[in-house]
Amino acid sequence: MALYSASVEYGLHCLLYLADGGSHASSQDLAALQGVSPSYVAKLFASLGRAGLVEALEGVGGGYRLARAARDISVLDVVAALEGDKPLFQCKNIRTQCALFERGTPRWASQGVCGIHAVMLEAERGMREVLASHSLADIATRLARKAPKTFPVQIAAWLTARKAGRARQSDRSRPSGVKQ
Amino acid sequence: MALYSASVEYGLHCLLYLADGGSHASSQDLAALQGVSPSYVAKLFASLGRAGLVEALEGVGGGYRLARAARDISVLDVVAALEGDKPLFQCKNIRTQCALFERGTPRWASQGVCGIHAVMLEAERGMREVLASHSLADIATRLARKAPKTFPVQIAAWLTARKAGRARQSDRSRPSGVKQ
DNA sequence: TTTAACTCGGACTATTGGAATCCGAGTTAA
DNA sequence: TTAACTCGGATTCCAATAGTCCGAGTTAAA
Repeated sequence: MALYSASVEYGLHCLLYLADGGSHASSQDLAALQGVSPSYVAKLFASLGRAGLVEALEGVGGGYRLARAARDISVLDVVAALEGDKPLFQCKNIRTQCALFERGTPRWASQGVCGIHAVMLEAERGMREVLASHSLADIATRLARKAPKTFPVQIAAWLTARKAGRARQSDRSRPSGVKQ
Repeated sequence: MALYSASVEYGLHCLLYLADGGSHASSQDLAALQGVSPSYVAKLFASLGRAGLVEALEGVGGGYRLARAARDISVLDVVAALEGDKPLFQCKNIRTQCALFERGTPRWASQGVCGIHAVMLEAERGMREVLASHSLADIATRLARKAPKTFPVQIAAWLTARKAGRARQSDRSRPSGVKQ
């Protein structure tokens, strides 16, 4: 339905929560915080890890944190990590298949870049320049300007409370863990 | 594998053959000329017709011709006709689903455009401006500069010969029309 | 005037890639 | 030592793309 899949949206929103102050969070908690599928977010973070954008902290209380400063992670980096750096347009060089070229394609038809491809490359370049020019830090700063000052603190508190709640809940019987 | 599907490539190449001198050709012949699936090209032209980019000439010897001057058909028009004008990115407003907002989303979180969406819209705008700035005529002109002067004539001759060949072939028995 | 072939046009099917799931390996805190 | 929590990849379900097929209408020719 759109050129970029929903994974880009999920991934960027998650990374924004990690952009403030080098904190870390598990993929489970980040998914719960935003009301999206935990399994899917886990898969996305695997991709982000392979791309070197986040570091994993294993074990209980672990999670992910940014592998480098939010200022040094562009939107394009995230898109490439999650979507696989696909081109806007893949040229199959149809121009060389013209039925008139029965005995081989003439030089002039295969030389240089296909005219259609050239336009697409220019458009893609324009798009990528914009995506590369915005960092996670830029977006986080703009967002912080809109939100109340207490918001980051509330987020941190929610994450802490959630971990404590999990620990407390594991003492009782766990009906939520039983499969219907 | 790419953001835009192969239909864009097929469609643009076909339209370039129609851009020279208001001539017309059937989807069958255009497909054969480029060695691609005739049925699929036929489907693409149905979309191009609905979008008002080409006009159909029905009956024997008919085909399609551009509905307006090649100068007035942009690459963006063709992409929109074939791909359905899909956005680069579809924002689901995840920002409003934060678990902290249990009793309704606060004003500051839903006001204005989502920060991520804003970046994507800017990138999309850059891309679309490039696609809108190139017309079929532009590409055709650049292509004609590379090809020998006789090339358009050869194309026209090939199309004519093909029609004649079909008529001739219908006199004999037609083994190619029999299903395996 | 009749016919027959060619054209468009939309309905139909298969396959590839995306969205989401599940389970196992390893680590850490208790 | 244990037990729960974490990552990470293999697997499953679904939607959209690539491609096919057949019917309605038109035109040129016989």
